[in-house]
Amino acid sequence: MTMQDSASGVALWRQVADGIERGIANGTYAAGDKLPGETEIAEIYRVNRHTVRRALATLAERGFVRAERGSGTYVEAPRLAYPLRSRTRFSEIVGAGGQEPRGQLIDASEDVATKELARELGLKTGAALIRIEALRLADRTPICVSTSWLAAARFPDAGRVFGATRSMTKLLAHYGVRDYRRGTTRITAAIADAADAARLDLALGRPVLVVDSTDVDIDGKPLVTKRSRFAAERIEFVVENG
Amino acid sequence: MTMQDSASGVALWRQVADGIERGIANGTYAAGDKLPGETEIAEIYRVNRHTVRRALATLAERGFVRAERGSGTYVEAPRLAYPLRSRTRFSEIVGAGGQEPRGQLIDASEDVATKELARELGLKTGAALIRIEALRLADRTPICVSTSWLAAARFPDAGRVFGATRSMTKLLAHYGVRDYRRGTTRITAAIADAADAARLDLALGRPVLVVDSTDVDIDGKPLVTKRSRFAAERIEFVVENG
DNA sequence: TCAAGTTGTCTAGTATCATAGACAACTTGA
DNA sequence: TCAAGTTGTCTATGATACTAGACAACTTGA
Repeated sequence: MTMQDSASGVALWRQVADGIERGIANGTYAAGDKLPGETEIAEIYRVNRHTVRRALATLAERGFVRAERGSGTYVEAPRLAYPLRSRTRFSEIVGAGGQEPRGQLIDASEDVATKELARELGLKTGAALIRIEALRLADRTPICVSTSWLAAARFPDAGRVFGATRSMTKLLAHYGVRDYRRGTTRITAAIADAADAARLDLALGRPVLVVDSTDVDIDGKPLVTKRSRFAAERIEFVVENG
Repeated sequence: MTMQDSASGVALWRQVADGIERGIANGTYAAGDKLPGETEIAEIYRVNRHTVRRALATLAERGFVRAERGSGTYVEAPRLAYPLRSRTRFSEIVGAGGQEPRGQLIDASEDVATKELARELGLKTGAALIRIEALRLADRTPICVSTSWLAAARFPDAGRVFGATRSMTKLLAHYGVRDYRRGTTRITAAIADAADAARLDLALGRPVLVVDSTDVDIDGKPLVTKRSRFAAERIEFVVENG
């Protein structure tokens, strides 16, 4: 079988890698387990052993497995649970998992509100906004890239403040916002674009969870609206219903 | 640039197709809009025009765009919003969108509880279960494939009942369950496996939203636990926080 | 009517994906 | 010590993805 046969645009070795990764994600292969031998995997997927080796090579590079010559290939890593609550704070979630939360400013610039952004923020189309592009990590693992928009009128200089505090919570506090909560959240999945893939240290073609959300103050007035892209292979959202 | 250069295992034409599809999903190109010409797209992505044509061909086949000779290529379709509430009923959500909800039994069989399934359902590991594999559609568009597990002791013959009623709500009602609601929901994204891709009419390598959920009765006792895979390109989840 | 811009189709050449087979290097357990 | 099983590396070959250039067929607006 060749790539053309499937007409999927996804190389065979990549399909094998995805299959094994799925097995790791859903617990078929747990951390520390030994994978089947390369010849056996080749039989399972009905591909050549070289194709399997290419798949395992990329999984090893991404830290999912570790090959030991003469012995076998072993599973390395797990996933981070990410609750979606009304009070969602990245630092608290990651900290609870025993990891060190880190934020990093990628870029801050001025922008004008599109119709959609204006509606979310309760402004007029064309209103001045500040756009903040940020990367969030747990220890040294990139978790998500997010683009946030705030009204320039209410949060002047927000970019610099975020750069200094590296935290949206602290940024809002700086402007006198003592508490805030999540409004509605929209979730879908997509393939990471080149820029996000690079920042999240993802291979091209990997899925991201795309989350559009708006944070509001205690009176329900919108503060900031965001589009975040999470590395799906490292994250699992948990929705707790009341 | 070739596929090998990027070492992503994703063909160039596929990356272009994903890029254009992303543009359609996020509103850069709205329904009815004319896409840039093939030569222009080729310049944007720095690929050959033939590569762009291949990308557009697959988008056309999937119904996202329509090419008109001599004139241009035009955008066709949108996305279905899928609310995640405590009372989630597929039929109501789809029906509200003006589309006809349909269910289809793929397979029903007996199974034994793994440790995880047993915990979700409040049973002992190894308990007898009934596994129902089902496909859900809106009009004729496949939306999700789901695997449901129920305790065989409480819901004997559940497979046959689902086959007849084609509805989980009606199945539960048949066993005397008058109302039920969502327990916790876990969401992540992955690449569709071959079987799911076929059933959802997705190209290989396309992302799916994977939702693990358990429905409980009004007393909070677990009834059924499910793993559903939604075609990410057709769905957007909406989380409404209280 | 005509020019510019569009999609559709053809012919080639090159890079590389995938297969195939062989053997080396190493680990493990009998 | 040895046999079986594992990963690592090499050579070779066919299929095809991608590039390149040319021209046909058609639409649109001046």
